[in-house]
Formats: sequence, C-alpha cells, structure tokens
Amino acid sequence: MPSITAEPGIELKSKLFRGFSDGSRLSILKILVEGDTTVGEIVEQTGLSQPNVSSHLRCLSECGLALSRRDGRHIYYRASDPRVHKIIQLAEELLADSAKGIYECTRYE
Amino acid sequence: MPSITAEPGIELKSKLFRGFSDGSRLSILKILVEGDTTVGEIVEQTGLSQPNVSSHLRCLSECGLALSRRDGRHIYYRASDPRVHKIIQLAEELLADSAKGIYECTRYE
DNA sequence: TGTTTATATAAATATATAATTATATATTAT
DNA sequence: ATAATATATAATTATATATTTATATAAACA
Repeated sequence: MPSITAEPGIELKSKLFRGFSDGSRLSILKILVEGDTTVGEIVEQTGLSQPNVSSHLRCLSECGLALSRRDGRHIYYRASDPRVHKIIQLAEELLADSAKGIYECTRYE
Repeated sequence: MPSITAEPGIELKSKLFRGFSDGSRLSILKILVEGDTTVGEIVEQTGLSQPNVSSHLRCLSECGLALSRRDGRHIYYRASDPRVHKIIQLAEELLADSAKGIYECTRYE
C-alpha cells in the first residue's frame, strides 16, 4: 500500500472497519451488541453455515470487535465495546439521510 | 448471501462501511473530513497514483460518503456528513482503548 | 485552434476474501 | 471409554477488489 504520509496505524483502523464491511459480519455484530450469544444461536438467527459463522467470529475477535468466553460446551460471544454499537448506529443514521445515493453504489475500487 | 432473518438494508450498511475498510480510502476520507480538497492535493498527500485516487473517490461518492463540486479544472471533494468524521473518531478511540488494554495488561491468566 | 492541466475511465493483473465441504478439537453425558 | 454436542480449522473454489498502465474527457489558456 504505497503511501507517502500514511498516518501510522491507518491499516489497523481500516482493518477494524472490515469487521463491519461484510453483510454476514454486520448481521453477526448486530446480534452481538445485544448481548452474549452462542455460536449456535448466531447460526440460527443468521441462517449462515456454522463454519462460516465461526470464521467470521474469529475475524471479529482478531479485529478487537468481539470477545468470547466458554461456558461448558458453548462459547458465548459479545461485542467488545459499546462503541461498536454506536458506530453501527451512526452509519444507520447517515445512511437514512443519504440512502438514495448508495442505492446505485455497485463498485468498490 | 444466504441469510434467514437478514434485516433489510444490511447489505447497504455493510457497503457503507466498505468506504472505510481500505487503507487508501480511509486515508482519503481523513483528508476529506478536514474540508474541501482537490484530487491533486489528495494525490500529493497520500502518495497514491492519480487513477487510484480517482477510482477510490468515485467509490466514496457513490457510497454517499463524499461529495464533489467542480471549480474550473479542479474538482473539490469533501466528506458528505459530519458523521463520517464521528465514525472515524469512534473507531480510533475504540482502537486506542483496546491497545491500551493490551499495553496495561500485566497479568497473564 | 491547439496545447496544457486536471481528472476520469478502461483493461489487465494480482491479490484478498467469502462460502462450501470435510474434518478436527473440546466438552459433557452415558 | 464411547458417543453426542458445540465449535473450530483446513482445503478448495469462486468472486471481489486494489493497483497499474494506458488512454480519454473536460476545462483553461496561448
């Protein structure tokens, strides 16, 4: 990523946003901000395959957006910080105001 | 994207976050939230190639995160909404805190 | 009008990532 | 110890996307 004045940590920040930038992960995050949830419940609620959910959860954990704890054979996941919820809410507000423009967005380069 | 209870608009929201989810775009956004900037200035400040910047600007515009206006042969871009800045700030805070948490961690349990 | 400057687009390539299928690990119960 | 349940990992495939190089458009100016 060639960049002259690239602020240090910019890659880290963009990685953080990747947690939110996929439909499956965002659905999962929206469940996690409501509270502790097992992988199985997430699988049920999203309709995604179990390995797929597991893979996304790993990504979210590594990015610092989710935390987990084991209880018996279940593993409970939750959002790591209330700001995860705030970020989603801000985006939803922003989107509500400019939804029309984004409808036509099909490219991401 | 197989999803049972996928909230309507979830794909749209995740698309919005894609604007932030790439290092080059995030660098550009951080410039845009400071105010009107020409493409040339962005190219200079980021060190990215002109076509690359142009391409990212198009994405940001289509996603509703940036607006533009032409003035002579220059085109000025800016963030579309103050919430763009807020979202970035929240993410930075979140990262700073989780980094701090790791830094301050002296116990290994 | 022709040239220079500023920005956008197109084509090609390389890389990243999401989802699937199959399998492994960890915990509890029998 | 074995089976059942819950979750994670690996390998594969398919698709998305970032970047480069080359070219096109649009405005200002000589």
